Amino acid sequence: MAAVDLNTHPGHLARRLQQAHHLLWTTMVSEEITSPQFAVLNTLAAEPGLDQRTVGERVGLDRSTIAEVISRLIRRGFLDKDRDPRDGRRFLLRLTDDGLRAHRRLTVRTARMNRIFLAPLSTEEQTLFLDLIRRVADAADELRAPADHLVTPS
Amino acid sequence: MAAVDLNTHPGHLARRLQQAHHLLWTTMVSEEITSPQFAVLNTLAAEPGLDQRTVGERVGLDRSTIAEVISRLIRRGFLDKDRDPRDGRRFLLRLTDDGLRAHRRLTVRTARMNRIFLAPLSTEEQTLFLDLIRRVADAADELRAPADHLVTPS
DNA sequence: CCGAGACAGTCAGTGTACTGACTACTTGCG
DNA sequence: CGCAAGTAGTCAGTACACTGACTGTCTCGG
Repeated sequence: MAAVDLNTHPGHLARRLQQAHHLLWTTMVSEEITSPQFAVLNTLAAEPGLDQRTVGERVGLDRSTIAEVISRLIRRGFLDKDRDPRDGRRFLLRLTDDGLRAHRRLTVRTARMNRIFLAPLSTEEQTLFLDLIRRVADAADELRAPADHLVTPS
Repeated sequence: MAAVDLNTHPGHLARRLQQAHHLLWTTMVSEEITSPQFAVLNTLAAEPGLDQRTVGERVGLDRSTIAEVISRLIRRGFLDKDRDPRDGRRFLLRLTDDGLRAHRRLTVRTARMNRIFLAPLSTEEQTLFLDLIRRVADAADELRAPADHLVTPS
């Protein structure tokens, strides 16, 4: 007794949402390449030659996790990793031809999957939905890293 | 080039939302007990003596994952696990006194955390937000398990 | 009353995801 | 120039999350 209804807990619902997405992804997009892996390919398609840390920042993954994701993508031949000649700490990343092809192929399927995933909502609700999630996620991020980009302390 | 804006991808946003939640949880609720673990405690507080599979169903975790979560809770003394005398396949689970205390303590903190997590949204937006997530997640679940509970095939 | 199919739980394998400790390289300041 | 502080990446440890293969138990029909 004295138990709570988990369906009023955003954290619980967020987890369920991600599981639902994972299910649709593996059946409709790819069993080989995961959604975070696609995010990495996508980022490097837009900006080739980024270093590991920056890619992680773009897709929202910490140093350790992005390292693992990238090493898997390299193992499968989708990515190349070369030491930055100008800064020996960095590795520069770029897509291989295979990686580029995979990205193109998955882009199409991902769009289709997103449509079906959001199908239970009306068009206005879909836009609102994405906006609400973004606002909540961004606000929580601010708590970690105080918003220097808005109010630089004088 | 030809890259997509990840901020229009519900899957990407769902992941970011969960990360944001995880951050708030560990700082505001507990570093020891995770959100899925709390969900299990909560379920057993409401319905003591459930078996493992059913608990997993209630909190939305598959057999393998729920087994690990439960074994961690047992290791820490929050749960007891006894063979069902009436069905030798099942284990019946119930909270220990420690588990009950932990659940009570975390319930308070979780409520506080949820308020802060949702603070960027107005009250109406909060209700809407939870409702939208639930609808999307439920719909995707239906794709896995055809809705027997609505239309039983004649 | 016995055997086939269903069902609960375990185990191995893969893939996020985080923290905290460590290494190696760079940069800027004295 | 030379070292301290900062930064990029690695590594170990923990926890969730899924699939698919396997073990042990139960149940129902013949």
